[in-house]
Amino acid sequence: MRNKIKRNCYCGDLRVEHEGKEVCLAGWVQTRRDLGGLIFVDLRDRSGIVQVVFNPEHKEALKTADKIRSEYVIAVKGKVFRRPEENVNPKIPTGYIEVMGNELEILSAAKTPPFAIEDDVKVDESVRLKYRYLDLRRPQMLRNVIFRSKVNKAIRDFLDANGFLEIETPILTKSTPEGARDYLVPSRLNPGEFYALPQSPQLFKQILMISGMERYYQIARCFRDEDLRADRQPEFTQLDMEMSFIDVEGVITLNEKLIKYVTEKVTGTEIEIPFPRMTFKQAMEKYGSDKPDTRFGMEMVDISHIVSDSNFKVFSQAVKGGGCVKGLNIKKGGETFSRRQIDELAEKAKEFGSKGLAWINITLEGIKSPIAKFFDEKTLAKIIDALQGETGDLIIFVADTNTELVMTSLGSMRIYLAKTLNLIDKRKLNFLWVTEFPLLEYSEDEKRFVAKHHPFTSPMDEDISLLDKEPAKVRAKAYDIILNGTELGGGSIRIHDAALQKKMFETLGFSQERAENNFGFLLRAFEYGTPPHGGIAYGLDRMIMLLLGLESIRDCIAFPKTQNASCLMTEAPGEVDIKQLKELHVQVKI
RNA sequence: GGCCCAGUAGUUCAGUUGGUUUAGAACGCCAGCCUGUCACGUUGGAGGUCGUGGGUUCGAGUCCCAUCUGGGUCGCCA
Repeated sequence: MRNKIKRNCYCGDLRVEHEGKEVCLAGWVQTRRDLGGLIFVDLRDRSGIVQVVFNPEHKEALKTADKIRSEYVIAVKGKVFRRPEENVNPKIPTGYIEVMGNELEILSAAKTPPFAIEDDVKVDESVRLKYRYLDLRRPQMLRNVIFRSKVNKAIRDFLDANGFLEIETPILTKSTPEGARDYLVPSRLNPGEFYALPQSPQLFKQILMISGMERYYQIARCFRDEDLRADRQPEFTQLDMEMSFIDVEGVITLNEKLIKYVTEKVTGTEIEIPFPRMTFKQAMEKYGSDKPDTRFGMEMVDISHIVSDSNFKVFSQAVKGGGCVKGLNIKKGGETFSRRQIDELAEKAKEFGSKGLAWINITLEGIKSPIAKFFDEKTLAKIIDALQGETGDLIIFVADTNTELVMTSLGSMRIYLAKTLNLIDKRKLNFLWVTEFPLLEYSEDEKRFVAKHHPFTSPMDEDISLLDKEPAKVRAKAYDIILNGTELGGGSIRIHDAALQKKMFETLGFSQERAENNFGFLLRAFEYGTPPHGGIAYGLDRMIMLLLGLESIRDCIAFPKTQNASCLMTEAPGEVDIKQLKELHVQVKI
């Protein structure tokens, strides 16, 4: 580059105190306003925008300024002037001054961008993704990138100060069963064999504990070949950590300090610790979800005991069949929901898996409800009392012989209602621990128990004896950290006893051979002195999305992929040369 | 894999029951004028594979079928 003007300060930093100073700036042309003999240029760099003026006193510069267009890259030498009162622009931080340009150099011309480089630009996301380098120039996107960088730094500062080592683990690794679909990489040197990209560094971090590292962390890229969502990308970043000689309490308290430190550092919002905790069972019973959103109330109430002997067979038979009846009180819902809208709610409930929706509308004129006639006055009063029903409220019920279905469908209704009725205070940051997850869950597909977290999760000591007879009842030393109804991360204390690990594999229906094939290296490592250990992993993209209040994870990832898992900028994935395939011993059939 | 929404100028959109001429508007872009603009103003101008393919029809941006792309969601994501 032959440019003579060397930058010595940043556009967004200039203030009245710099008056009279000769400055050299460089950046992109935000806008050019040509008044004939006078040209104004808003110059933008990473720090912000400042107005540069070109007038006939500097003929060469003015002549060059005539040629520049939006997004040209220029360098300017000029003097900082305080603007006269009537020319101040209070809308921008640098609006009290301007730079009188006396030298101007065009460093690079630019095509007209396909969309304006400004916030709240009305443009389809696919256009933004195709021209991501332009999209990232927008202040909002720049802010997100900077924010993310600050989060990473705060994490590193905290963990470093707490004795953690940042250790990298392989990207080319081994495919393991269970869990998500793997991304595979063919091996040139080993024909017919494949690496898998890691779904998480899980096994390596446990090995690192056996290696005596004691405290490990990594801001690790992870890969899962599953369908995408607004908060799910095929490659994403985990804050992964593991500690030796630790228990559930230890992991939780350290992580509360970490979250407090990081959040306060990057948002300035004060975070109170310790966070509330609830068990998986409590979460399901009250909120119908293992990741409750506690920013609003409307908790579920069980009325099974009240209606078990009632004449309303939908309710009584649900209870007698081993299920339950639960209700939600939509405060003042009787006033907001018309009869027709209540019917729409019932349709919604069906979408969420329930067979129907019963309701009681407590109006000024008395109870309105298609099911009231089945109950005597005393029972009806008890039901309403249980849900703290008052005049104007609308109470809805779901009943089923499948208790879990009642909880999850009503839980989904709860979230749906909160969104439609605007019950959520978006300024809140409600962190919450959910503990005592079930160790196992029965898979109808595979006709066996599978690990809810992963196969290395330790059962709770008092439940180990249940492993043989009632595996479904065994609780795990596992915990999730929830923020505003979204799972931020999760982890567990691991099994460090070879015999217990073996038993776990048996319960999961793994043959010894299969366990050896898939996890042999880990089992072998376990035999050489394994410290008790445990850890946690956060979805870092998701955490940043939530802290920034973004709707999509894509807005805090510099180069995200579309729902089709393709990159509109690079056009990945793409076809490759036949020669490459041959070297990899890969034949393509479509 | 299922369901839903969208695709018309560089961008965001309008385009009625299928028929008003050459498919419009705004912003952007280009050119002229303009010394205090900051959403500069002003005069003029250029710019279209109506996502793609097929079908119905005298006639399709509009109706039908298929397909592609982007988004949301269910399944899936230990």
